[in-house]
Amino acid sequence: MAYWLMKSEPDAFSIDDLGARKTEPWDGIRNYQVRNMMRDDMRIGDLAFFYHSSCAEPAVVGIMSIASKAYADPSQFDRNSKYYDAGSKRDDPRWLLVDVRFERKLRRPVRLQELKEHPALEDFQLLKRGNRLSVFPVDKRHWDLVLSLE
DNA sequence: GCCAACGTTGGC
DNA sequence: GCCAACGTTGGC
Repeated sequence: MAYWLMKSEPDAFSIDDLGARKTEPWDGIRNYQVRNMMRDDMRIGDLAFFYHSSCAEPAVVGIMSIASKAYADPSQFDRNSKYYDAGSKRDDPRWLLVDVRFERKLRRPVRLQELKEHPALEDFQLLKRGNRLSVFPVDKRHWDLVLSLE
């Protein structure tokens, strides 16, 4: 089983929103690297950290599980969506998504600031310079370490 | 709001 | 294929 981290701006969709919904299509991914990872590497049952980004207190806030294989993201065909992609064809969709299922909130948010202070997380991808991927794999040792801080 | 660090686009 | 311009992400 693989581990992941997935970012969301809490103003748009927070861990509590997912908690209320239970399962949600993780739409709006418009990055080829992330699309390929979802398509090729994600498996049903994988676990993922829910990370709050672009907010007052960036932090890992919860755990979810991957609940579907990758399939076409409907928002790419929706002219009214900000994720609309006029260049994508229905018989050859450019963008994919997976469904995610709420597992639990962490006992407390584990803030980016704390992660940065932890020597054992020096090579955690979240902390690497220029990391802009909104979804990426997490080593089990990093996964366990983050959970030891909650 | 600023800015670094990318990724994408498009002219050539 | 190169590269400048532009757009986006995301911390601060």
